[in-house]
Amino acid sequence: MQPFTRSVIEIMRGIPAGYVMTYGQIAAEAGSPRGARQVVRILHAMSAAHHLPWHRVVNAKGEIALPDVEARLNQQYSLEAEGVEVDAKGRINLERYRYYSNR
DNA sequence: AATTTGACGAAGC
DNA sequence: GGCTTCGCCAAAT
Repeated sequence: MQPFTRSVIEIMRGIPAGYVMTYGQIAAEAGSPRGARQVVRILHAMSAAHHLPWHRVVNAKGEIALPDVEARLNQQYSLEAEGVEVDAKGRINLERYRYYSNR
């Protein structure tokens, strides 16, 4: 496994309930500032196998990025169950819920 | 080896 | 705020 991939997994595991991180943020902290899309790929490949809280990952605008409507709702409910407010359009207040793993 | 593919992101209109 | 264009990069084809 590549160091980048391992870092991404560790960072994701470190996101506490009630917070979210963005793809770009995770990629940057994992050492690849422009590797947001790789984070997506890793999620697809590893989320189940590593018990990753993929629902705590949103895009840079703070919205649920899933293309599939039903999957979006699942993610939304998961987040709300942890205390994250999600509006009808699947948007989240990043100012309030973004998690910074290094500060 | 070359090309395509994304649950992305920043910038410009 | 919505839409387009361009840059990104590893994995799959």
